[in-house]
Amino acid sequence: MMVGLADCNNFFVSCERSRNGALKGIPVVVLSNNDGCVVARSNEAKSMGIKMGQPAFEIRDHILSGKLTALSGNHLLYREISIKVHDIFRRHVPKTIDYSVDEAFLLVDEIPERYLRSIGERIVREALESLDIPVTVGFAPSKTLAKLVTDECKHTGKSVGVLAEGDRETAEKLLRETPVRELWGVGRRQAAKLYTAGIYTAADFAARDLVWIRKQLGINGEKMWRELNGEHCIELNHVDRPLQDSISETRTFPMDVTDYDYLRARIAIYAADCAARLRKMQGVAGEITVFLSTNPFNQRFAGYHPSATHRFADPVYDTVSIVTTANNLLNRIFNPEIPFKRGGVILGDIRPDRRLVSLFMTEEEIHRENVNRRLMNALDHLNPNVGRSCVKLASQMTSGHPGHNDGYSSSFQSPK
DNA sequence: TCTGGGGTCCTAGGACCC
DNA sequence: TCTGGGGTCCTAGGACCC
Repeated sequence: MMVGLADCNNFFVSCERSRNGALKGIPVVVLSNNDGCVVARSNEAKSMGIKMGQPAFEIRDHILSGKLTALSGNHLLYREISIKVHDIFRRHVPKTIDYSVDEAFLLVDEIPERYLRSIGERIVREALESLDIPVTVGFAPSKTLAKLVTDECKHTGKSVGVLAEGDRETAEKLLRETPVRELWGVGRRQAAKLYTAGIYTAADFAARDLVWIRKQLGINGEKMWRELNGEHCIELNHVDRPLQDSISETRTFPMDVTDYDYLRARIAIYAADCAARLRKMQGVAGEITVFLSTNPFNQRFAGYHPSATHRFADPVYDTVSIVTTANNLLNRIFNPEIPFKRGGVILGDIRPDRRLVSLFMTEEEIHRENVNRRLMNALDHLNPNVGRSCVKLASQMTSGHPGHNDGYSSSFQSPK
């Protein structure tokens, strides 16, 4: 049974190039939110030695000298193109699983192997011709192997690759040439553990005793091992679930923060934004988490990440409950002695909101429910039209932090 | 009072991915 | 001086129950 992976090349950069041909053929990077670090690189930028996640200040000289073009991300554009490119993937195979903005697995088990290459070629051609987005497609007996095939194609400049079922020789060669760190599912920590045990390549990994792997890396290690040996066993949750499981809004602050009012206002805004997104997807949330983090580059305070979670007896969708609860959770983890550099809100256990009035509600509850829905509706329809968060709860108001204006601050004084 | 093990649920934290 | 944001899943440990 075969599976495919369709993956856009250097997606954010390719999106920018599709709108501005002058960016083609030259070194380009796209930067993160506050232009903090590199989140996408063109091949030319990769050749210059620029790393994923590299801080912007380290490549300043390249940018100033004109050798490198750096762009702030345009995530609306990327999302728009992402939808179109996934549509193309869907059009050529019976079923796909959207895996990320720029990748999808192609479920092709009913299609004879001999047709796969031409399907891949058609996808690549259509994405290029209609969207100007370069795509690579790899087919293999498991998702993990399909990832490896796709990566190898990118390195060798091919746009489609097929690792046939039962082709041990090619598979082994592929595994031998893949450093274990590059495997899907092996990060920095696991890699270090594997090196210690003398495992350096995917082939070393696949040849290791399964009991040992299971013990060292847990269930995920076992799955990776089976997948490398051609067994199909990583399932993705996207398949039969209409909604994602969580929604989060998290930010790195422009400075280390000890000011409670500032944090309270930030957290309230993130909570309100999460609530709006939740309603947009017509979901309700069963739980909410608020977390803070210290600056990882601050020697004294690094590594502290307090968080607190609340489970709702009845799942919620309204801004008032969500913001109020977020504030209570913040109070549980806030410590004025500790400077925080990052924080956020996560709504979890999300399910479809059936928008049904429960049979067991009292008259008064039904009334309250209806008023609340109308209020939320009004909020959601007002905000997009008149600038961000024009209407908000008192707890979202802030006078802003001295020297900092990110578009969220309002002209109101923060309530005491 | 002491002694035992197993199951479940919850929370916090870790690891990884793109 | 300056280092992203949005996700998923697993595990360990404590509380509680039988």
